[in-house]
Amino acid sequence: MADEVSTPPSQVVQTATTKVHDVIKQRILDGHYQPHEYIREANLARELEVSRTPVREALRELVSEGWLEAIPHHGSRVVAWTEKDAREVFELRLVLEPMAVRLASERMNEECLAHLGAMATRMEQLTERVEADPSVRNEIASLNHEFHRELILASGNQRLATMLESVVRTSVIRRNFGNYDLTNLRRSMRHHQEILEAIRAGSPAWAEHIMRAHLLAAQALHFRFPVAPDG
Amino acid sequence: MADEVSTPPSQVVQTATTKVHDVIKQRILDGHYQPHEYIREANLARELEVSRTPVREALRELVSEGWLEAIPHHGSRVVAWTEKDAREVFELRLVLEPMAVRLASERMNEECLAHLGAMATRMEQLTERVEADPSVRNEIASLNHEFHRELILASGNQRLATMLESVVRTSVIRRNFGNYDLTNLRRSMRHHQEILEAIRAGSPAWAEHIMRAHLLAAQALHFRFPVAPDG
DNA sequence: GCTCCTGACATTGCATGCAATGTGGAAGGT
DNA sequence: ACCTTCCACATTGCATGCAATGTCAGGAGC
Repeated sequence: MADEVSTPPSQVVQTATTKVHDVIKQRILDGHYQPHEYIREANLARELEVSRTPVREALRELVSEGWLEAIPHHGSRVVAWTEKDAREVFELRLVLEPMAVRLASERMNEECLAHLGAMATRMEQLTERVEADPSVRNEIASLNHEFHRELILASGNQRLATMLESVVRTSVIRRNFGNYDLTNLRRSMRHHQEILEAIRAGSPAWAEHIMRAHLLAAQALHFRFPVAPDG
Repeated sequence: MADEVSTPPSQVVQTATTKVHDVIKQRILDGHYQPHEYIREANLARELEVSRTPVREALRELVSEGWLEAIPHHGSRVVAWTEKDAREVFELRLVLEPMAVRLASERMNEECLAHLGAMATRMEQLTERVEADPSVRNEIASLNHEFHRELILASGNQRLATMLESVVRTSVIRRNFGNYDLTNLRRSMRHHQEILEAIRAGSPAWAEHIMRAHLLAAQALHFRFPVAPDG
């Protein structure tokens, strides 16, 4: 009855369910699905040319991950973000990301540090081109996301990484560096470099507090330009 | 295509999927399912007299929540806990629970505080009966869990509560106050009372630091009596 | 005796049909 | 005009059958 396994393969295969899962998540991120919009099983099944079963399973997973909310016998819809949600996310990031940086600074290796440094430098260079070509903001936002992500992974705490992933990714939908003027953008980039300096200097406390300042600066800007009331 | 809804009922109904979900979770908690044991869809469906569909959906949800791990085309099995998992959970609790207490102390109302006080007092009374009747340890453990849970909910941060729920509940499986001698048990109970005193005194910092000490004491005991190597 | 191949078995992945449930609107009464 | 009742429709919830895939034992070849 209780069978053990020899080797858990855990290889990455693309089943219909995972495909549907990724499609829905992408559509939420790029705004194809609006907040509070219902996602109907039959519609999506027809469109993606699969049966309702993998669609149902993907929807269940997305509900568990916090992307959708399910109302029994009525359907699953995209969650809408309120100011309370924004406050909760900031409170959590303000505690979890400094923690991640502190742990990372104790466990960092040279290779990872070099990669992070390259990203930070690239972002600084791009920042000086923002006024000439506003489209580089997207590239900066993408690099910024990757920078934070890699820093968190370097903490060596897988649960922490998973939590922050779900917390952060949902908060950056359609909200990148659009509000940052050049002064704030430059400061943000300097923070990245200073975090790495603190790690190189072997000072977890320095790294932790710069990260906290980095987030508080972002928070101040956020509440200066609040989101439109979605729900 | 994009339909809005008037009132999201969100009422609690007991579908077959939720029933299976709860049964599996309970069986993991009480040890009926061993770590690394595979849960077969067909077996459970026969036993609970439902079809494989709700079983499959429940398994998917439990995988997303971290109770099970899925190997494609091979099945879902109970996660096994290593010392690395224990370290990760302690690191997270050590940051999240003090945060929760700090927030709770800023938003606490009288009714909740009274209820917490009653639980803390009850636990202290039970502690003095442990030597005469060891079975009260279970009741203390249960009250302790409820105490922490209510304190966390009082933080007013729903995401924080959800995260801590998933982090803490998985770590207390078959590991309650069995290792605590009377001295440590008494100290633990005094910590509870002191947390409430700090909240009443209007000192979030005091509350936060006592909670941290409370967890570090528990951590010291844990690594004094490590778990058997499960996996 | 050891290795590699092959085929049967067990298990999950997916499709489809029917049942259960919630919603909205039409019809009838007041 | 307004409220209530009831029925048809839309949608999800569940059951079942078949397809795809992974595992493992047994046998052929060396």
